[in-house]
Amino acid sequence: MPNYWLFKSEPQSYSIDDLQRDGTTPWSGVRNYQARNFMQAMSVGDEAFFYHSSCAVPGIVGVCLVVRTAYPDATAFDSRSEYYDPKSSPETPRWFNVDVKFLRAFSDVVPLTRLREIATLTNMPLLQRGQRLSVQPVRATEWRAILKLA
DNA sequence: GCCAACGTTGGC
DNA sequence: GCCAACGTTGGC
Repeated sequence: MPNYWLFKSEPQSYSIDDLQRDGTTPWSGVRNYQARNFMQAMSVGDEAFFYHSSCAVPGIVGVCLVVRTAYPDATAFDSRSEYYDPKSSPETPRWFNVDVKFLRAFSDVVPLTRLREIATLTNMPLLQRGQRLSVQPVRATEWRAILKLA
């Protein structure tokens, strides 16, 4: 059985359309320990929702697939990258990323406001006040309920 | 180890 | 643009 997850991204930075174009991409740039730990817990075959944040209609816009387990995030080693972290080195990497592959873009975004209306989803981390995790787990019941909305 | 200051996230 | 919430930093 696969596990389910959710990845947030600002579409102006990297959108579901960008992932569709690229096919597969490293989910690099995550600089939060809890989010990193979730990526390290992922297996090949896990599926994830793609969430657009900080945009006109925040919400879930599609589905992607984990195709490579966590490995050191190369952007942390690159002093020219906006994600550079001098405390991370190839010898003792601090940040990791998985690779994700595009699976599907919903014909319509499932807006955050719609998610808040669904009783099954009330315990999702995504919907909790003040939570900001950019990578988070999704329960199988929640996964199915959201697919029905899409 | 405490905690104030600061920076970031992200909905609205 | 506002601002609440939260994580991180660094002085002590």
